[in-house]
Amino acid sequence: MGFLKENFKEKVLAVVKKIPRGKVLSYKEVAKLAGKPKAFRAAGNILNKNFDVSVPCHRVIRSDGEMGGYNRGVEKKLRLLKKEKAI
DNA sequence: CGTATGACGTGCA
DNA sequence: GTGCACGCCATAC
Repeated sequence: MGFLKENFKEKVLAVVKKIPRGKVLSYKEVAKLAGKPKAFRAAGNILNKNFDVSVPCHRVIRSDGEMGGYNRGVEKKLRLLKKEKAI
């Protein structure tokens, strides 16, 4: 059981999984909750490679309020946020 | 093991 | 308000 090596990746995914519908968090917030407030860049990188549909990574946006990006298309991200009334 | 990458953030012109 | 450059950290190759 390696849960101590990739803790950050798993933690980030876990945090994103915990994001309630209709709410959005910034990469900085996610990284902070993951235990590394300065790893917001790595957090985004992990989400980028994460293809797990169980992870509502579309609920993670920039601190500036921008959409940022989405592995499935920014349009899809914007659409999901609008459907969830998160925006 | 070292290099390159990236869905970021902040500061400055 | 806009654009550019630097920094910063984990992951992938």
